[in-house]
Amino acid sequence: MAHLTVSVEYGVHSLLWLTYAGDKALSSRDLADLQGISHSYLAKIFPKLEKAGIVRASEGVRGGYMLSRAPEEVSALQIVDAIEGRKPLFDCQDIRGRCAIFGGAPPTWATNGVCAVHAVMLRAEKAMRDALAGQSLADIGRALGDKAPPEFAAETQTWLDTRLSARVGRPGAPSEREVPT
Amino acid sequence: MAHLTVSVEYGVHSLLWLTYAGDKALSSRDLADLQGISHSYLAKIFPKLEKAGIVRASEGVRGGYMLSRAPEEVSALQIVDAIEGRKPLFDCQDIRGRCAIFGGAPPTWATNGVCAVHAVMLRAEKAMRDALAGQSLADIGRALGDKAPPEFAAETQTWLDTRLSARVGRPGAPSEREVPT
DNA sequence: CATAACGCGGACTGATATTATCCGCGTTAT
DNA sequence: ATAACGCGGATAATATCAGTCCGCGTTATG
Ligand code: FES
Ligand code: FES
Repeated sequence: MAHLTVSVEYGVHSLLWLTYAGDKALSSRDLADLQGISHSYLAKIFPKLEKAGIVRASEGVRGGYMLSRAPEEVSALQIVDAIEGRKPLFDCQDIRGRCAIFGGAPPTWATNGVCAVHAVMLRAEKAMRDALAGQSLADIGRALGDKAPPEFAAETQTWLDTRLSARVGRPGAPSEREVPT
Repeated sequence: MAHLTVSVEYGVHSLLWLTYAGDKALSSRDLADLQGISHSYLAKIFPKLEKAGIVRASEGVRGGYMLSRAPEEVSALQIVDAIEGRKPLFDCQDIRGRCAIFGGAPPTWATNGVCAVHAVMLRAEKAMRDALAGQSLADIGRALGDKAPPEFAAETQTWLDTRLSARVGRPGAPSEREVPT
């Protein structure tokens, strides 16, 4: 269990698939099945991305999610903050005020401003956030796409099209959405 | 509960007190009482610092800890790694290999090397670690010392001397180590 | 208009990490 | 001999994480 949890891994990878989907809305179930991850859990992540304005939701049958901004305009930091909720790298418990020398009444010079130890951690956090802010979803997608052979894009489109056309669901005849493993 | 836990706060602050103590060995109980934190818990942190070569321990009565290196030679990163055990900022679960398009048998191009998403997190982690590596214990101590008035150094020495001379402990006459609050 | 596939949110559970306490062991200055 | 040390293991309380389950309102389809 690290600072950046699997929710971020799920979220970023899902957003990358959305860049592939173009203007087609993909449901959270589509994305979960496509990636072999838990649908219930992924379904808890997307509302956060929607509130952050990264993704737009359409409700009802054939609903789903689409990117609401161009991949170039979405930074890794925005995704992380949307999912993790801007949680601090270090949370200071204000040890310094409990020093026995002060005897329960720490002088103002000891407690005003940010503790020097805390400041070090804040600088480290800022460095991390700056690094994340400097990478866009488009950058990541490009790096990922460079590894895949040309025919992979077509295979992806086929999978998505099959999925989207099969998922309509006629009453009394539930569509089988199983994809052969 | 953040990535850098209170153990780090306890550890760094304790090491700062050790820089004040000079060549006197301070016990973990001294350091805990001085800072108003849990002795039992601090006692679990110091062995880690000792294994990392940051402090030296002396056993037996009047034992305790001393810095084993000059404060200039101890970086914040070394302290964090010693205490947290080099835990990663992000731990990749290799989502990419579970893609349904691959059907359980992901091709090598998909799984070799580091995932582009993972790479972004690794860059962020490196930025954080570089920031920590650039700050020494001496730097932090200087920033902290600049805030304190000149007479504070003397008060600290007095507190430490009183503590060290009072803690000897003659059989049958347990020393009272209570410091008036 | 009934149905099923959607998104949304809350309640709930199991696993793991953190924080903290307590105990017993070997060491060592008095 | 005693008491103050460091060291390590066992234990417990709490919090977060990962994941599931259910019910609600919405909406395209037949
Ligand atoms: S008081 Fe929290 S880091 Fe110094
Ligand atoms: S597979 Fe883990 S980050 Fe991409």
